[in-house]
Amino acid sequence: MHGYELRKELTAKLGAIRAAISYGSLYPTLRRLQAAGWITEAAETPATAEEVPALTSRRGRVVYKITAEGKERFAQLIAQAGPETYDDTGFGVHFAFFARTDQATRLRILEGRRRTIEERREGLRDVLGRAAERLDAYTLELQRHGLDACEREVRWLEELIANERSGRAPTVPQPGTAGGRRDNNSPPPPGESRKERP
Amino acid sequence: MHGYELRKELTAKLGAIRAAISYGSLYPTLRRLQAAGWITEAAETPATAEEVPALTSRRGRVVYKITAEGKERFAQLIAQAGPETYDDTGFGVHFAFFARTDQATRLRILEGRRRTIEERREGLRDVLGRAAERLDAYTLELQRHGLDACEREVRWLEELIANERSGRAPTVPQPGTAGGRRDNNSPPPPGESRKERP
DNA sequence: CGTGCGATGTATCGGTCCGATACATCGCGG
DNA sequence: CCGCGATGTATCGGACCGATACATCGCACG
Repeated sequence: MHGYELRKELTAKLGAIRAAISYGSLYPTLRRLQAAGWITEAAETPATAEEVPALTSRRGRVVYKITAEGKERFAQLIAQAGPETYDDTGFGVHFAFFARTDQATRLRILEGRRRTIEERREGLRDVLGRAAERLDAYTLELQRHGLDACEREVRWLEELIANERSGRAPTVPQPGTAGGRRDNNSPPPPGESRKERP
Repeated sequence: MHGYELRKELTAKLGAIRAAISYGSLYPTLRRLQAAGWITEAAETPATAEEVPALTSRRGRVVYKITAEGKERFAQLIAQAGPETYDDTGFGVHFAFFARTDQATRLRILEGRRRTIEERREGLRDVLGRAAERLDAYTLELQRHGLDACEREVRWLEELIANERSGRAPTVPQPGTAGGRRDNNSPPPPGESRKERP
C-alpha cells in the first residue's frame, strides 16, 4: 500500500478507538520502518503500461510492501504485552489485530485489560464513596459515567474471555439488547490463523 | 496550590476521562501561566513560623494563586467552544468545570457533544453495514463495542440536556439499573454559581 | 466547454505533551 | 537507625498532532 491508502485502512480499523493517524506521524514512520528493513519500496505497478495510463504519469505515490523481517517483527509486537498494552489505545490496537495472533496471546491480553479496567473501576468507586462530598454534582456525574463505562467493559471482556476459552468466534450475540441487524454472517472463526500468503 | 497538589486535584477530577498530567507538562505550563499574569507566586505561608516548623525549612514548593485576570481568562476558556471542545478529552475537561459556568454554556456544550457522538455513531453504523464482510470478526466486535458506547453516551447526554432544560441538578437517578448506593445525597444544585471567594 | 471544488496524494514544520529520570526531604515501620 | 514510599520540583529527548503547502484527478454545474 501507499501512505494515504494505509491511513484509510487504519482509520477504518481503529476509528472506534482513536482518531486518524496524522501525516506528520505517518510519513516519518514509513521512512523509519524502511530504514529498519521492515518494509521495502515497491515500484508503482504500471499494470502492463497501457492499462490506466492516466495513473502512470502520476508522480509521487510510493507503494510499500512488508518484508519477511517486518512480518516477524510485527508478530513479536502484537504477541508481547507490557503495561502500555492495557491502556485504552494500546489495547484497542492489539485487539484490532487479534486475528493475527494465537489464542494464548489473546487470552493474556484480554485478562490484562480486564485487570486494568477493574483497577480503574475501584479507583472511581473510592472517589464516589469517600471524597463525594468534596466534589460538585457535575464532577460526580462524570465519575458515575466513567464507572458505568468500566463496569460495561468488564462485562464485555468477560464475554470475550469466555468465548475465547470455549474456542468460539467472538460473535457475542448481545443477549437481550435491541437486536435488529441479522445480516451479519460470522466471518471465518479466527482461531490460529497461521497461514497468510503475501 | 503548589504543583504536586494541583496535579492530585486534577487527577481526582479528571481521572475518569484521561491519565494524570505529566510533570513535563505541568511545570512548564505553570511558568507560562505566571508569565502571562494569570497566576502569581504566593509565599509558602510559614503559618506563624512556629506552627509545623518542619515544613518551614522545606525548600522548593512554590505556591501559586490565581489572579483576577486569570479568573477572567478561565471563564472565557470554559465558556467558548470550538470543535476541540467536543472531542473526548476536551468535552471531559469542560464538563468537569460545568459548575463554574452558566446554564446556556452548559447546554451549548452538551448539544455540541451530542452532535459529535451522533456523527461518530453514524460512521460506525456505516462500517458495520457496508464494509462488514471485508473485516475480521475481532475488528467487527471492536466496532460494535464502540457503537454501543456511542449509543449509551447519546442517551446519557440526552438525560443531562433534559435535566438542564428543566433546571434540575444532574442527579440522573439511573432508572432501572442495579442501584444500591443511596448514601449519595445530591450536592448543592450547581445553578449560576457566581460568588466564589478566593 | 471551462472552471472550480472535493478527493487523492506526499511532505514538512512548529509546538505541545509524555515518559523517564534526577534529586531532595519527610514520616513511618521494622 | 536504616530503608522505603510519599511528597515535591525540575529537565530532557522523543513522539505525535495540527496546520499547512503543493500538485493532480475526476466530476458536477453553469
